[in-house]
Amino acid sequence: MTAPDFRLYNTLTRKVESFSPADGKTVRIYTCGPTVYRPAHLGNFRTFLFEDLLRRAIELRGWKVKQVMNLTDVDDKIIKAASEQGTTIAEVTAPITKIFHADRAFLRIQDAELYPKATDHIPEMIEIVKRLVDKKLAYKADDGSVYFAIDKFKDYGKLSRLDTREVKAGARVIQDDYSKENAQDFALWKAAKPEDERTGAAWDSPWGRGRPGWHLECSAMAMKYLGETLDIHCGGIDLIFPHHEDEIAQSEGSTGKLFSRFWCHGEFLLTEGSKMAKRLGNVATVQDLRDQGVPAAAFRHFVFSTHYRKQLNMSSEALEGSIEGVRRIGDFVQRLAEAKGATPELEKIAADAEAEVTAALFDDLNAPIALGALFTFIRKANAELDRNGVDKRALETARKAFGRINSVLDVVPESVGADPEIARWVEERLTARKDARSRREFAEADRIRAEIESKGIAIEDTPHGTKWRLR
RNA sequence: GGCGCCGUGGCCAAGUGGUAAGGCGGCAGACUGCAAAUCUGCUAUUCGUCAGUUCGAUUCUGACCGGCGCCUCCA
Repeated sequence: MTAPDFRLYNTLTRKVESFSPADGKTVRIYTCGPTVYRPAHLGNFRTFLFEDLLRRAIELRGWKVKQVMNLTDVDDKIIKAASEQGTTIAEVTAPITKIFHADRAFLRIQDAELYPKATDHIPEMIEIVKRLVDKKLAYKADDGSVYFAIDKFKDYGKLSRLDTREVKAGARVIQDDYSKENAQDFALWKAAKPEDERTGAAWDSPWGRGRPGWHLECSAMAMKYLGETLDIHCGGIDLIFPHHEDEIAQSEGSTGKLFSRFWCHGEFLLTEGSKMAKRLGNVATVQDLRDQGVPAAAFRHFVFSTHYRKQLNMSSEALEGSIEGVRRIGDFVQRLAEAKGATPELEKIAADAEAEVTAALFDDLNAPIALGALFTFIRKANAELDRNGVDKRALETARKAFGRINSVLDVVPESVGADPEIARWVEERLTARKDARSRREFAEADRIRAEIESKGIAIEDTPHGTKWRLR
């Protein structure tokens, strides 16, 4: 049996290409992480969920993953916040980093192998700048900062395909960079300002006190932990330019080697029809999800219901559809767990579903197709389970197939446990209802049911007794 | 101004040069004391508009309309 093809869209070539790790075993992925000055919003998490899907699909394919996600803990906004609060950047970033990991855990985003911080890699960054200066690809300007000279790097623009001469009307204005030789040159090392010193954001370097430019940390940490040529580099679509373009320039400029074989970018999450962004004030966070009682599984379902390269508009209607969808998945899982057997037909239904899901995921992470196949599986399997078969092997096959499908999507809602007091009350009421029903006093039974449901609890009568759950 | 993406049923969303997956919602039926859950059937003769290519286009080409994004520090 030949190994299945694994296809991914590569921004570098603008094509879906066949992918496999360079060493045949471990996929080395670098994913641009959050700037920890405020809790990441759901748009950020859409990207992180796409990366989670990628790593899980790779693992399902049978490869190992070594993923590095950086935490940007020094940048203009962090310095500004520290400056305003009269503290240091470390004091700003520490609590936000904790929130990030908690939010990530809530959304069941798997741990990357490493979460390096920019401030822990200043020497590595300085080393890259040195090499670039030696190669005359970078220069120290009058303002004390070091800039990358983009016209010395012939491949500049190969990722974003932006013609640097065409940056014109409508574009955000280029400001206050008089010292640069070329307006498009970007900072590798920024000369320290008083507030940098005050907030602990300045380090010694061969060019004087200063701090790293934005792009530098990713080049330094990616190459340190994953080697000079990565398998895949991911991020949000807005990072293509300038961030990733500049990473390529720095990295390839300093090593002379290809920086990343594949570049993969996730599209935006929109709210109210436009990009979710802090500066637009339309951000929602994981905390909002918690407050609204949206299960993590439902948000995963919602994100995966649209292909990662397509914009996704968040609406309460769509979110509710996902909540209902994962409720159905959860009921199915429970049914699968409680079944004693199944009809033999279930065996093929499960195998077909798994094959379809796998094929979809390996074809540029087509999660919407995978979800479609999962729901078809659930409908057909429920129909078989309705027939009360006794085939244990078919049942076991279905359980395992579901398990593998869910190992990538992870869309089973967490079972919400009621507190013991409520549970005792519900059990007592259900007993009363059962007595009423056995006396055929249905009006009383229905009254009790309404009483239970008014507390936000759903009940359903089954051949094996009455079940209930919070809803 | 340059570059790019998108427009499929009430909502969300796949998809292919050969005649529209799936989910949510709705309607009807089976089951149930009644519900719920589950299952079954129905719910787009049509894929923004107009042309063109083709035996045939939602799928290719062009124009137009509409939405979104990038063009230096935003996932």
